Amino acid sequence: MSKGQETRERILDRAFRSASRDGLVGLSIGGLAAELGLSKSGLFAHFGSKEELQIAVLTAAAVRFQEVVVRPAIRAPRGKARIRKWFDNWVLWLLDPSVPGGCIFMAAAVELDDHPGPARDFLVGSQRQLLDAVIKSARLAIEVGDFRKDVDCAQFAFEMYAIVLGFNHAKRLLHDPSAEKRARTAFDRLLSSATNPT
Amino acid sequence: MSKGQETRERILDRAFRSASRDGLVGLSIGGLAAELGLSKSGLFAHFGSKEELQIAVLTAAAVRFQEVVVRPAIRAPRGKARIRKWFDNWVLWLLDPSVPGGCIFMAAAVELDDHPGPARDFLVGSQRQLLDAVIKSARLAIEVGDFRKDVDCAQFAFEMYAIVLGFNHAKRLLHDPSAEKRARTAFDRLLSSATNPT
DNA sequence: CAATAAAACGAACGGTCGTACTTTTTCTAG
DNA sequence: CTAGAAAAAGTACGACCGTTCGTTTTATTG
Repeated sequence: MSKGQETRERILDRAFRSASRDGLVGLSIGGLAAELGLSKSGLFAHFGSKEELQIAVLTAAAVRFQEVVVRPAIRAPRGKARIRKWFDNWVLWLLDPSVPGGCIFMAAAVELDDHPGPARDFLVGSQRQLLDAVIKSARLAIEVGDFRKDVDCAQFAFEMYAIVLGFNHAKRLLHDPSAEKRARTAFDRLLSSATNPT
Repeated sequence: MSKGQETRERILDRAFRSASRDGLVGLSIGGLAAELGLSKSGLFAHFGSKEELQIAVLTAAAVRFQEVVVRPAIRAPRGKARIRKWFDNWVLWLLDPSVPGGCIFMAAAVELDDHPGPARDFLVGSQRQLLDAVIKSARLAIEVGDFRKDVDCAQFAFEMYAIVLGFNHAKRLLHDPSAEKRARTAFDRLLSSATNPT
């Protein structure tokens, strides 16, 4: 790997953590450079604009999410096991101690929802993709016989996502010590409602 | 009402809408002043610091939330009807066309969760208060006989909150046209799980 | 090793930010 | 109507912002 790529990744790693705390808007090129012992202009040259930097950070985060959550999930056996893997790894993602600033996607979602542009487009795309993947796993769970045939998979994915959001909120803002337990209880209820006849 | 109070409220109304879009951090004293036809220093004098302005905005938002969501809810008859009122008005709050920037509390929650200070304290306090109020309504629903006696009210509030968060996310970021339907379906499921025996 | 390309630097730009003062205007009470 | 208070404006400040450009250092490659 060339020297340039190397520093670029060092920058993105730091920026990723920084943006988790302060958001994509809060990212400061000067501050980032100082933290990394680089010059502002030297760092800037890697991206060409702040918006490019933001997109690069989102992309790097998406790659990481893929590794931590998506890949392990779609490797798990189809059906309920895979659905559980989705949820478990998603929770792990939110609790990752190496990213104490919280989920960058949730921060970006709130920041960008009213700010059209390539950064928002990227975020929306990756979130849709995530939702679709969950929906697909739910469909497979039906095929495999773990879920009832009349389960609304998109609805299932919506509710699972909602639980994750609720967990994040309770944990990060309210510091609710039982946030994870609550989330798991909610998820179990959701899961069993997809399994058992009404 | 004195002239000062009057402008102060004009400022807060505008700042409230502005912060809904750009967050509390994105609030700009200069920009706000320009929008309102005031001088930067004139506006500044009303609050003394940006942090004070942010807290004032949160306070004004809390008052508004009280009027739009809390008051109508606790006026509704105890039991399932009141719980439904909570949810319905909360959704209305999120859809309020006069605040196109989205829920300021959700924006602030993400912004402030890693930034200790009086603004965060205020937000956490008001969110806890809200949760407690929902929990209390759930307890009353048990007393009245609408809910089963073994319903975990805190768990119920957690899940209801999660659905609201999910709705907000699906609506605002993903622009999912069926977001409200999904949220209502999820809520109905939650409600019936608290009503019927397992 | 030398030639070339890539990377990092340093200084400066125009702007905006929050904040601190002083001065002027406007409201309000006696 | 007029003093005094309240509100608003005006000006200036230091700090930081993203960005540009020319230069210098460091890697890479023939």
